[in-house]
Amino acid sequence: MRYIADFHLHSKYSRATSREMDLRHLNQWAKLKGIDILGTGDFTHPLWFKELEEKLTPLGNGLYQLKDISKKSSIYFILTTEISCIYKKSGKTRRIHLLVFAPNLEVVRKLNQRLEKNYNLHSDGRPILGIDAKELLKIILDVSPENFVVPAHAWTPWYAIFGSKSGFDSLEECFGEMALEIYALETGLSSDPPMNWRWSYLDKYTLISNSDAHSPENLGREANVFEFSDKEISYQKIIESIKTRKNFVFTIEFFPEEGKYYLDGHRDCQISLLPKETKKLKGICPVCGRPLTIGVLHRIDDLADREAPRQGGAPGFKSIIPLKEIIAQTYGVKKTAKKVKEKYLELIKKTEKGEFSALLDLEEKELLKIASPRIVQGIIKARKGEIAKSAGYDGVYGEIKILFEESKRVFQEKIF
DNA sequence: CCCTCACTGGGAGAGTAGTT
DNA sequence: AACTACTCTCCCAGTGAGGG
Repeated sequence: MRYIADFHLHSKYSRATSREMDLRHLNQWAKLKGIDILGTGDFTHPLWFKELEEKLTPLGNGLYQLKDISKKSSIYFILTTEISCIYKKSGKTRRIHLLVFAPNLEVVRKLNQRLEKNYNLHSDGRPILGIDAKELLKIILDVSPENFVVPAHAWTPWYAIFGSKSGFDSLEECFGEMALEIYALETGLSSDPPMNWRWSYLDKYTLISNSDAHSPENLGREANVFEFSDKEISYQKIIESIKTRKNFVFTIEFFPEEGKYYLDGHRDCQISLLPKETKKLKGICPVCGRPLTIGVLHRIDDLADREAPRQGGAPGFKSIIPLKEIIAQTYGVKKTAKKVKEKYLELIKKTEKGEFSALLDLEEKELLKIASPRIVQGIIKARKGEIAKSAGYDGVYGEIKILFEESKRVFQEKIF
């Protein structure tokens, strides 16, 4: 059976998150989305950990379900958290985010006790630790060899392993001999697999994709798709699959241009640039004269050693536009509009497996039974990539416009 | 109803101002 | 010159007030 998994998200105890990020709502929304396995996020936070202990029941295979409801109505939870390391190394300030997986609540308790001795886990769901990422990796694996660490949103400028502002040029530079313990990278919203395939160094790493959601509605905007039999599914199987790519079918991706750090630029100066333009300007903003924020495309350009994406070997990928955005565009309003939410819920409740059914699985004929012709047209056009993109930069989200017939001419000029 | 915009804050380092 | 003590910066994106 196909399992869709989203490992990276945050609870209501993290900064700037929705207060609906609790277990009941997470379960409910995961069902609506069509997500089968959801990370808990934030397991280092004392209050969230308490909730996990109280409200989850172990299945004995490293996965958990909600207590007090029928087995069928609960998705699977897997224990995850994100940790932010801020420290100085080789003369530069490093800010690295790591995604951590744990095999059970007992191990999480041990890890939390270990970290609590020297660090404050209370301040945020995503704790900020003044520790070298390598040392943290050592501690995590020392607490249990079954723990698993993946550098998060690997390319974003400010908080990432390869980030232009805070990162390194290789995993060895960051983790030293411990780099052997890293098997995967999270690509983040601003990069997709083909961009990463341009750097042969990354061939040995599995690319995973998660939502980093701060609100239930953003769950699964990126995700991972596995193929397991119902009997074999377990924490260990999932980790093994990430390590070996066996049973790892494909990832679900944002269009990278839609991410906040695709191109170079300055938000305040309202200027965005392609890597070659930035290089011509020697990295200096022509408006304010200060260094530009170097984006994901530029960083990959600098490190890449080939043009052609790799064929085969890796899991495939599918690019999606969130259904809410498609609906918003069919009505010509923002995706936060009330009408959009109503239509969205109405539509996905008619599907068998939620939003992913509509975006990935259902054929046009079937879609027409549950949605208006125009929304169906939007879904089909999104699948075919009949879109125009204006790329994000320096913290500004990019925009994807679906090219409906009448809007084609208007947006043609803006196509990147 | 819809959209825009200011506001929120932990933690670490960098930068600056002030004191001795 | 060397120290302390501030302030400022960045991240995150949801939230709710206020205006059209």
